[in-house]
Amino acid sequence: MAKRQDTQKGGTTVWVLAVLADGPRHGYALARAIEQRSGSALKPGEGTLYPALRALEGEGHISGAWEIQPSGPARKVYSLTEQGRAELKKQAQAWHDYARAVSGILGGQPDEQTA
Amino acid sequence: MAKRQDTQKGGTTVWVLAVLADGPRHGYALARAIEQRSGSALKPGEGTLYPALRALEGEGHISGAWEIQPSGPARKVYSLTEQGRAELKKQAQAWHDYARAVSGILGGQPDEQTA
DNA sequence: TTGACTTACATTGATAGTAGAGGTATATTG
DNA sequence: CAATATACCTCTACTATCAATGTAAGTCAA
Repeated sequence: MAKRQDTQKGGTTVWVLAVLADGPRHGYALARAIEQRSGSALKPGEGTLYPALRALEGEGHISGAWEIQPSGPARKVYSLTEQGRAELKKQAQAWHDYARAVSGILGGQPDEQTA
Repeated sequence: MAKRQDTQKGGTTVWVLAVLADGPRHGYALARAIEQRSGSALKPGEGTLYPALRALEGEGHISGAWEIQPSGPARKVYSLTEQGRAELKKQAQAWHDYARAVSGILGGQPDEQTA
């Protein structure tokens, strides 16, 4: 994709925002939540997810906080900001419009030649 | 996207195949058909469409034939091959699976912490 | 205690789809 | 003659994604 942030086609960023809408999560948990909720159809790689998280944080849509646990590696837990909630709404709408448009073409009804 | 051809996310190629399923068309007409059928939501640029057509032709999914008309520039009219019809079916199915997965995430139901 | 596996973060390089701008050429209309 | 529409094509830049690799800690079994 060569778009910036306007009509993003439903990529990793929306999925992240959507999952975070149900509560804070760290990157690794986020990846597995996306995978589980999509029935293993959607699984962004680490090289996709972590840069996306940093971008979303830089844009103020999510905010991350390091959490040191007694056992195991430290994690960065992300929460959806208010700005991010608005962005989610916008992008979810954009996705639905896009999906409807594509479905309209795929289930296209025959028409006569334009030639 | 960095995928090759398996779970392609519903890009230009599927739209082309879908429109061609209703009859042969040349590139320019194809572009406008896609735009019209999607209610102007989908409009692949020329730098997207023409390379896609050449790729599809190279893969044997569509076949193009030059048509010289008495008036106006020559056009290359593309038809869907049998192989292309099978590919359309496959990609349309992949799109629906993908769209369902994304919608599932966007309309996600809250669940408890995995932490 | 060695090895394998899991959690958890991050970066790097390659690749593919797309937009955008430019280029060629013919025909119509003002 | 200039502008607009048709109709094709190509090149560059950008971005998202994948795949691989790296770091580091923890667990568990042989």
